[in-house]
Amino acid sequence: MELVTGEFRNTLDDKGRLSLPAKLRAGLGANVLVVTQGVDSCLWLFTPERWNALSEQLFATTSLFHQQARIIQRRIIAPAQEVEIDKAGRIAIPQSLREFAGLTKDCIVLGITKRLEIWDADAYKSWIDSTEAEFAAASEALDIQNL
Amino acid sequence: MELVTGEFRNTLDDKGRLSLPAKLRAGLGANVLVVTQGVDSCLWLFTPERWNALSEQLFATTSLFHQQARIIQRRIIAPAQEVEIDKAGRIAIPQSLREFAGLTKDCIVLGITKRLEIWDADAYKSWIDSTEAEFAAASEALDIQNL
DNA sequence: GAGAATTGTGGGAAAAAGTGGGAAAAAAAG
DNA sequence: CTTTTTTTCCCACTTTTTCCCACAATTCTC
Repeated sequence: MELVTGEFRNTLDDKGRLSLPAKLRAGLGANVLVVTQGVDSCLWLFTPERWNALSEQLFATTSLFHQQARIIQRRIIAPAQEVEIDKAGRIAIPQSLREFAGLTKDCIVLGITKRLEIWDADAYKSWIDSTEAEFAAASEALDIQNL
Repeated sequence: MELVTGEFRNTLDDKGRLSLPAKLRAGLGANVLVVTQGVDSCLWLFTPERWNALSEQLFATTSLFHQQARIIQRRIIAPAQEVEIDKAGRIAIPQSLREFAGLTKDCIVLGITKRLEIWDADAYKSWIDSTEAEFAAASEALDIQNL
């Protein structure tokens, strides 16, 4: 698979559509994506295959009668929706997800190899700033050799 | 099977009807559902097949001479009722269940792959807020690699 | 740098979905 | 047995979504 990475600034139009940069689209090999709530205030987008793998893993280890399972199910699985990439390379982001991520016109699209993320531009900037110190610690803790 | 997920805000009309979003209906493959009390203050909806599977499992693993079993039976199995999806894609929610879930006009419908949930909008927001910390812990504990 | 191709943006029109309410049927009350 | 209330069914209207096309902007090629 091609490299699906990059950080792009894009605008959400009046109909709630966001165009995915051609550079990202090229590497996806799918014209349908699954969007859901991310763990931070962003949206996560997966190819259907990756989404199925993820949601199956989540269900396989959880029961509807356990509180923790229901939390994960409601917070990660329930908000998921399929979106189609139209002929112009755009996706229509469902309203509930737009609200969740606090998307305004000004958005950031991130390609992170195995998923895409959509952020409100301001929210992303704040998040990056607020995790500055943690980033320093996290990178210090990595133990990756030969690179 | 199609993706039966999504989070939708809908209104209960004056006749107690709630329309199920087309996106959810498409994946159900049934025009009859079984509604019952959920474990939190929400309603659970299953297709008849899934409901049968669930209630059989509940009976198979419990005895009527055990207090806990009777609790489950009365709390989950007894309140269950069949509802039909009308031509406009709506279901009429029985009053006793509406009361149980504290439904006002403003409702949330969740698709969680194997079941639907119906919440009062405010109640759902409260639940999400009150489980924030638990969600952070639960997701941190997930060990899903390569995604 | 000019032309060509690709990419991005906006908006109109058609289709689908959602909403409300009236009328018929059924149930309950007198 | 008649009247009233509730429920169910259906239709018409409104809103939303989807699909498509035209144009603008950017990038690529020569």
